[in-house]
Amino acid sequence: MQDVARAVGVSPMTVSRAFRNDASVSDKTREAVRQAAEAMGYVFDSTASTLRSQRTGFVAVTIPSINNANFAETVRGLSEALKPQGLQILLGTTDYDIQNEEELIEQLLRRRPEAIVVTGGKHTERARRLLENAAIPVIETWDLPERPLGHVVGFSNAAAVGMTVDHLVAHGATRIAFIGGDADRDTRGTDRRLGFIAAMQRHGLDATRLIAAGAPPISMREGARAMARLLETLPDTQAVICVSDLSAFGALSECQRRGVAVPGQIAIAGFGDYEIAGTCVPALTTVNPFPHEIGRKAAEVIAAALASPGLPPQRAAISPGLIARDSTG
Amino acid sequence: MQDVARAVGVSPMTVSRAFRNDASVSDKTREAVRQAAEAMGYVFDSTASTLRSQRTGFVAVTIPSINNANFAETVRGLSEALKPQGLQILLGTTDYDIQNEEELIEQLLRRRPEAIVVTGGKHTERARRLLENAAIPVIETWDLPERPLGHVVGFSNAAAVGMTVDHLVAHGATRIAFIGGDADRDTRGTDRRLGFIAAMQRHGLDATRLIAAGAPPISMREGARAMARLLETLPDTQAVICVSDLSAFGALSECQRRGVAVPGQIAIAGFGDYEIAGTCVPALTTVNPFPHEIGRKAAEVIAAALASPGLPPQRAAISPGLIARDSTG
DNA sequence: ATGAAAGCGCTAACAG
DNA sequence: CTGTTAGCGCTTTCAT
Repeated sequence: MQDVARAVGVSPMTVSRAFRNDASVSDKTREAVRQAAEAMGYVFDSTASTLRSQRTGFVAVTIPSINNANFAETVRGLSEALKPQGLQILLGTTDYDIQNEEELIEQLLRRRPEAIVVTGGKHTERARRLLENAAIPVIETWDLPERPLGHVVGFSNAAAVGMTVDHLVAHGATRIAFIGGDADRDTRGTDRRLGFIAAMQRHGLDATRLIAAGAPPISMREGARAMARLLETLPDTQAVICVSDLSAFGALSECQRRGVAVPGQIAIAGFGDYEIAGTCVPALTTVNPFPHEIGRKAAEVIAAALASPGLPPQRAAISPGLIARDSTG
Repeated sequence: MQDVARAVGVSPMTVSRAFRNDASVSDKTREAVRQAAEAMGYVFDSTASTLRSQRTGFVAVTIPSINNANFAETVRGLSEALKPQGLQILLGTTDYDIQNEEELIEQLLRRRPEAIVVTGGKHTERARRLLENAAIPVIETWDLPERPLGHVVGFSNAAAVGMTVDHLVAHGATRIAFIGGDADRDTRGTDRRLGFIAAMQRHGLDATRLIAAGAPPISMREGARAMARLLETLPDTQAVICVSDLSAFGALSECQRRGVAVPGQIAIAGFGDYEIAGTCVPALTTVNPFPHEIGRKAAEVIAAALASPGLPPQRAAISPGLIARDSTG
């Protein structure tokens, strides 16, 4: 920066201001600085800026997996809405494991993000402590935790599956199964399974047709295997709700391979409104949790919290939408 | 750090060393430091560490979209292999636009990454200049550029589609179409289309059955629409190669909706070996470009380049594998 | 195995 | 609109 300043014939301070688009620099000077920098191959060093100004421009984000269209949409929504605020995302993945999440959160906090967005409302005690001590806005997403750490932008996974149960019951189904992850490892999946059980009991129906599909991510392969198990062990099942559209599509494919008619012989519903649900034949009934909206709203909360540090914990509840399609008749 | 040092009764220097697992600190002191830090809620500040040591621990990565299983796999491969080296990924998305890429690269370089991995071999002139001046290892992936910027870990998109053409021709098809993105915006798609044309001409076949599906990302919806156009305009087509498995699945679904038998009436092949290709019925013939392997190898190149700064440009050519499945008979 | 002094490249704060 | 001074919180370097 010294070199650029010398080349233009101003002080380093002016160069600094020119790069930050500070209003109090004449357009002519700014342009001269930019050109000199470009010619010299100088690239602004934000590591130094960060230390002195105590502003990193980072928002830390943790998601279970980068390879998931729903979480990717949330990140996209966040990213789009944070960009105009001059904030960049520092992304980390937990591999669906709150122990990994704890380690990740510690790593991310070392980078001094200005806010942190985490997926889910279940964390280790140490992770909770780290987040509480961080003195930055914390936003939990994709869940409505009972004991929130700070702000929340999410929805009730249980209620969302309840809507699907209601839909199937309204279409005359009584023997309904649920395909999801193992109870102990799939946190959002567990909430959905509990929602399934609660809704079934509300209708006075048997809620014991539960197929565990393993550790998350529960994908197409797991869905297909689980459907095979379901067809073999409980062949009189009339409808099945899968923990996600990916497993639902796997289940659908398994039916097609076996010549089981969907929805004639068995109805299938998913979760997430992935693109595949609207494309496949028959199209899958699903629930749209508005992942992009979650990201956008989380960014809004961040903006508000950074603007007024005393902001009380915000709680934005998204209402997922049931999308009834051919797979449930 | 001063406060922690005071609490433990050592100098800040010792605390610093304790946090970096420096060998020259006694285990007892290290443990005492850790406990004091934990109790005080102190979290190491890597922004200051970064400035003084000139090591950020970042590897910058640009991908077209976060919502794409192939690129996500490359990032996962990178991430896994960089973690043991103490390197973290700083991820940015270009939205399939080299103008956005230029801006993104500039933003990323300001953070002083220790290496940068970009997707594709086509960049703006200014982006090329920025990368050349950055004086860090540059790795281009998912392509084998003619004029590489530095290291390359990729494959020939053209040759990969050539394999698919050969496969279809071997199965007796002569009237073969290609569904891909617009020529001017879909760079990897363009390479694949050119590979299609070259391979068709090599076989002495007509290479003009080209359906443009719009700007990337070319997803299921676009594939379905393109298939509709193909069936209407060139109904005697025997086989179609799609720029990705997602568009191929969209095309397959469109056929199922119209009662067109696949592969009986028309064979369909995709690209990318996405999970859906192996799950759907009929399963899709595709090409596996080993995206995880690309990431892993890129991380290896980074390790080598950081270890020996004079390392000549490496060029790792991945050989994509054709996976023949039911969709092409 | 531990400590003291100096400084990484910017920018806050203040001055003009 | 521009400049001066001091210092962000660590780590390099050298010393013991």
